[in-house]
Amino acid sequence: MPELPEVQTVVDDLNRMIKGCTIRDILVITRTIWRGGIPRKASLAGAAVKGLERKGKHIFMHLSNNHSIIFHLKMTGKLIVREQNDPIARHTHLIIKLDRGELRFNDVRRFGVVHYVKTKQIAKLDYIAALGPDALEIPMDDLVKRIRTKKRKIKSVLLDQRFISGLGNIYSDEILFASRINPSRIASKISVGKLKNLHGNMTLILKAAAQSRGSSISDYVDGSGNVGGFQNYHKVYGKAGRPCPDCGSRIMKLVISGRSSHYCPRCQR
DNA sequence: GACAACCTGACC
DNA sequence: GGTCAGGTTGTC
Repeated sequence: MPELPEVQTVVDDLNRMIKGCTIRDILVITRTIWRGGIPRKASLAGAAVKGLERKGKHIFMHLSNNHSIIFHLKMTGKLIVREQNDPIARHTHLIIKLDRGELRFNDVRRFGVVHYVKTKQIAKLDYIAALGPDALEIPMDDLVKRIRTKKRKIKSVLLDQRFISGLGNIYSDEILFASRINPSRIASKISVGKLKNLHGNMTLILKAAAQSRGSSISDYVDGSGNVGGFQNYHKVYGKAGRPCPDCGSRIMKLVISGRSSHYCPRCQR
C-alpha cells in the first residue's frame, strides 16, 4: 500500500478538496471493511469535515459531530473524490456523499479498514497507542538511540510500526540503499555515524517522494485518482537483477520479515 | 522469528 | 497451475 508519502499526499489532497464540506449521506456497500460498528446515517448526516490528518499510515478524518473516521489503506485501498454522477469503479466499498461531490473508498483486496470513533477516543485505541513516533517527526538522536537497542535485522526494525510509523517495504529499501546499510545488518551493531546518516536519508527520501506525489507501482493513486511519480526515482526497490546505479553490481533480493528486500551487496555493508 | 491468514489480480 | 504484490495480525 501506500506508505507515508502516499498517505500524506492523499491527506493533503482531501484537505484541499473536501475540508469544510458537509456530509449528506453515506452508502455502505461492503459491511466487512468496518472495524467496530457501522455508523448510523443519522449520526453522520449534517456533519462537516473539519479536516484530515495522518499518523504513520493511518488517516483521521475529523468531523464536526465530535467523531472521526479512521482509514487504513493497507495494500490496495484508495480514497478518491468524485462527482456524484461519475461512474462507480469496481471494488468501491463506501461512498460518503457530500454537499459538493463524494468521497469513495475503494479496495481491490479488501484488506483496508474503516473505523468510526469519537475523536477524543482516538489516542486510546490500542492500535493507535501502539504506534511508534512518525518517521517524519522522530528526532535524529532518538532514532539513533532506539535503533542501537534492537538486536534484530535493521530492515525488520524499520518495518515495525511500533518502533517507528510510516515506513513500508519500498521506502525502507530505498533508505537503506541511500545509507549504504545492508538490510540484514543487526540494528544494534550499526555505527552511530551510519545511523545519523540514515535519519537524514529517511527525511530526504520521504519528503522527495511526497513532493513527487508518492510511488505508484500498480494500485496507488492520489485523492483525485492520479498516479504518483516517485517510482521513477526508485534505485533498488523492484530492481533485482538490474545493475546498481552507483557501482553496477547486480541488485539482489532476499526475504526479511516475510518481505522482499532489494539491495546492492557491494554498496550496502 | 518464521508463517499463514486476510483478498484479488497480474503475470509466467 | 504457481508466484508475487506499497500491510498487518495472530499462531506456533
